[in-house]
Amino acid sequence: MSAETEQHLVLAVSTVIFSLRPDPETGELTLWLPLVRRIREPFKNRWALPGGPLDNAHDLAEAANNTMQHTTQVQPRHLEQLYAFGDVDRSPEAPERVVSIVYWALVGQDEDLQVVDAENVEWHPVEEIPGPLAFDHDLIVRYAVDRLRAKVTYSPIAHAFLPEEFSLADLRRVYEAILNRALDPSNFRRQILSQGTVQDTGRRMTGTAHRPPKLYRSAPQSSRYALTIEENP
Amino acid sequence: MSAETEQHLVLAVSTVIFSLRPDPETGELTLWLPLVRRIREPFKNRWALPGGPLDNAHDLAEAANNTMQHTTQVQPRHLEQLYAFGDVDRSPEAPERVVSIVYWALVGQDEDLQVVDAENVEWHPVEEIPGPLAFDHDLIVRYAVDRLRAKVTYSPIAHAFLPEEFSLADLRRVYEAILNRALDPSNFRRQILSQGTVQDTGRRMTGTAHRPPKLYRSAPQSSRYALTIEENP
DNA sequence: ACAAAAGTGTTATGCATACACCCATGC
DNA sequence: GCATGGGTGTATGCATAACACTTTTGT
Repeated sequence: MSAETEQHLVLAVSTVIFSLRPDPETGELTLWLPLVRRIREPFKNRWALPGGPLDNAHDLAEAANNTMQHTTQVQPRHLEQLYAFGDVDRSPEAPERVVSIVYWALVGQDEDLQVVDAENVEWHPVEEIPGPLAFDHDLIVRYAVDRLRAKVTYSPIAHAFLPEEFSLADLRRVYEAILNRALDPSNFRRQILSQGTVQDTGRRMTGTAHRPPKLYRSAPQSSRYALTIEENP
Repeated sequence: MSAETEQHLVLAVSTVIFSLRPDPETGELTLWLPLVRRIREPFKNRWALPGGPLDNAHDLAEAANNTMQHTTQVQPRHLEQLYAFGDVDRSPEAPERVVSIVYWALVGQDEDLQVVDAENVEWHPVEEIPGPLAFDHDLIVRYAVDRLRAKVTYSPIAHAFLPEEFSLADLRRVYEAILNRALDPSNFRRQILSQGTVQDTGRRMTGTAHRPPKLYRSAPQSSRYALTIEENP
């Protein structure tokens, strides 16, 4: 009656890891994510999300965290379950049925940039994914981007992309990169300040070309749950 | 390297099934859900969510659907993935690690009331769950209720509780039952009508004690996805 | 002085809320 | 007629958006 004898399936955990990097051409900040080139069948040589079979010793989120370590050598600033994908025919070329529990994560701008990528890992802008990806990973990436865009509008996760202290213009550029549209600086300022999600450090950024902006830090969260459960409309 | 030899875990699908029923004392419409009394260890004799191990031949949502059939003999009007629960220690008394992918579902008021429950199945008001439930099912129920309450405010899922044609007062009572608070009838009316989620049938309800209300039906949806991915703030 | 970004103030608009009021039906 | 729920109209407050304007720095 156990899974070993009856289910014949693999439970895997994959993670969509987001980072902000400047576009190599325009220089504008955009969303990027790491993909791993598969070295085995099925989908050999295709790009895929980082991940692997669930180790029995780890929680689901731990597994996602470990995947991040192996792929990017950095800790996520935000980690959240996205969805469980398990249709019978989602990996027709695989020898066994694969059920994937997918997480998405944010890594900070500062940490991320000075890190050497692992073997077979390459970062790509989310708008230029070298598809088709392995399995149903194109679909998963789309879901993850949508979730991120939806969540940034009502949750202070954007802070996860920034260092400890930041200006409101920094924060606004993060929002603009995620949402892919310009935001009015003055209204953005008011919105953020009225939310109470940032605290004035009392200090200002030095060495700027013009008027030095105030520095803020993100305010401690008052989350209702230890876990986070999320959605896309 | 396969899951059978290394993972030693069971992948289960459980479903939180919601229905609206009048409170036996006050007569007010409230949220109910069915629980199954466990007849085996672990957690023998405790109440648990309906569900079971994932059959290899079925998609995840299909498995949730089948669970509903066995438990309530009716089709869900709405079925949506809630979350995957898979911490290593979430079922310490079980012989193997269990990862549960949990769905939640809505069944209509009309269908539901005339149905005989299966063996060991009993419906309970969500505010009077006979806890503690088996495994971490108390937590899961809380998440599901929160998700339902959040989603009803920005999505027309409440229609799923009603028959084909209904008055706006019927719909309002559904909202009030889910949210557990009174809503202003006139503002509720305007909100619903402005959303365009209901269509006037041109007919009126007959046999009412007072002025006969107009009858509406729910408008066809324009959903962005075949699948639904959701969240709790 | 000037350019550029930081930061403030003002107004218009739309939406949610509260609530006064009229309508239509059974009794 | 009258009680009751169905249904309409209207004023108020609040959040958002648009944008004019002032402030502060480096060059």
